[in-house]
Amino acid sequence: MARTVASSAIASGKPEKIARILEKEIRSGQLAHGDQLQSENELVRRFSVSRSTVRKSLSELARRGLITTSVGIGSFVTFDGNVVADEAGWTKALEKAGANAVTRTLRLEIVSDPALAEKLGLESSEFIALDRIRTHAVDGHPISIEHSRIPMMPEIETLPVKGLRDGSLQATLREAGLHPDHGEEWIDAVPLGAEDAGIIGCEPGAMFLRTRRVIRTREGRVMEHITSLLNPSHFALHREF
Amino acid sequence: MARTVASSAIASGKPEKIARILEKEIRSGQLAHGDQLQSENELVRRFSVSRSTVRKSLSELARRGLITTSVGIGSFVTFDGNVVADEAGWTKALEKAGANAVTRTLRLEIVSDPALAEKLGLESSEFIALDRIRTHAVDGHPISIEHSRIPMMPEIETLPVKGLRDGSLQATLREAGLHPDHGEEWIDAVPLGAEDAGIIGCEPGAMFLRTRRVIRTREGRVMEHITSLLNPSHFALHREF
DNA sequence: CCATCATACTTGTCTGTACCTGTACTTTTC
DNA sequence: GAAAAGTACAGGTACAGACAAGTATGATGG
Repeated sequence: MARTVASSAIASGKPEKIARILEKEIRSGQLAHGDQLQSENELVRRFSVSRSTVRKSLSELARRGLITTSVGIGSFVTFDGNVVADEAGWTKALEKAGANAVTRTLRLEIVSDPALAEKLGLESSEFIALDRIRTHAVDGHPISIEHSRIPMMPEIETLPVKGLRDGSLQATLREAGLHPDHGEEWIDAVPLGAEDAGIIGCEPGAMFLRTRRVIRTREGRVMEHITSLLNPSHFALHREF
Repeated sequence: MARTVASSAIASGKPEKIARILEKEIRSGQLAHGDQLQSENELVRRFSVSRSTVRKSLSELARRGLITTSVGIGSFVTFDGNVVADEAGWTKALEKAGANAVTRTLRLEIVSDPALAEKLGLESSEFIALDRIRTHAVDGHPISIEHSRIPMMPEIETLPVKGLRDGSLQATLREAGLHPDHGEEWIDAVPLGAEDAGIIGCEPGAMFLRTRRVIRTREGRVMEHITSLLNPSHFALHREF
């Protein structure tokens, strides 16, 4: 039952050495986001090592979130220098009030939402629901409320039990081998519903900025659906193009 | 005898990539409802892939309900942006580029705006000001109001005299050799000021979506600064990434 | 005018080949 | 004994080609 401790050890063998070379090529941009790596057999010839060694290197790179590999096709760079879809999404949410916000998790559980599944074209209607609210640290003013829905899949079924890794949903999903790649976003302004208003402590009908994002993996699989309600007196969205 | 059951799930790679390109063309309206897609062989040539790959892409699009294909004839778009959007509740009646809207020019003249020049880091504070308002063609509901400011430069000094080319500012600027390349955008929600409220015929204080864009040429020169106020009951902003 | 035919398209289905990753196992090396 | 190398096979992906079957069109002949 020793399990050889996964691989967290530094271990300075050949696999690690090769992984470091490839990692350098990726981080330096020599291998750009979306590029296909050489096939395992090509890497075997390039480094004059066995295929099992190459595979260890690649699996290490995958663990670090730099690449994903698809059977029958190859490995692809999933690392983007300027993190595309990080926590705030591609649009930086500029907090006018400064960084004095506290985040509170309202719930983290498995829910069934057939309507959303239908909209996203999913077969299963099971999601992991993560609702969070952010308030001003000092005066407690509501800043934003965020509903995150992650389609249920085997890799993350323990999420509601184990909780988030480092408090970050993105880190947790990356751990599970899910890398955001592309998506869509809608932005509009809507009056606050009764439920959300109650949660956030505003009067119903107050206009809030709403962003809805669908984030997909490189394979086109829906990875996350996020609805954010942003207090317009605290938030502006910003993007460069 | 496994037979792999037709189309379990597209992994990743060419079929998905091509499906995404076509899906984008469909969702953007470039391929409208009822349009016929290119034949499979044309797509083979267009994307330089084999026919089986093209067919996987098409079957994936069919699975998503975007197209249907008839043997001996071809594939047709069955996705109607409006209908689906409404049914799915994604967007409220999205005003599609000029669909049922009339645009009225409020003013087109040369103005001086030192504050704006300061913000944009320009030496001259002279701008061409183009203010336009859009209303619903049928019921006259206000849709949006748009303040455009173009830094004064020799190429366009006759603009206020000659007017717009084909009624399009973009076409006019392109005519003058100015091509938009990159920029920044801020999005927030603000209460309508008294002046704009008067123009647009709403009560002051009504919350509107506001977008502010700075568009630059490839050389980094500021080409245009636009402030748009969008009626949130008519507009949602959409973006793919 | 009308029916029929040939032709040129379309999609549907099937083969075979080449290459890819996934996995299990044995052998060699240090 | 652990790490690496080597071997073998299974399963997935994509390409290329061939053929069948459905559809539209125009030419032909009555």
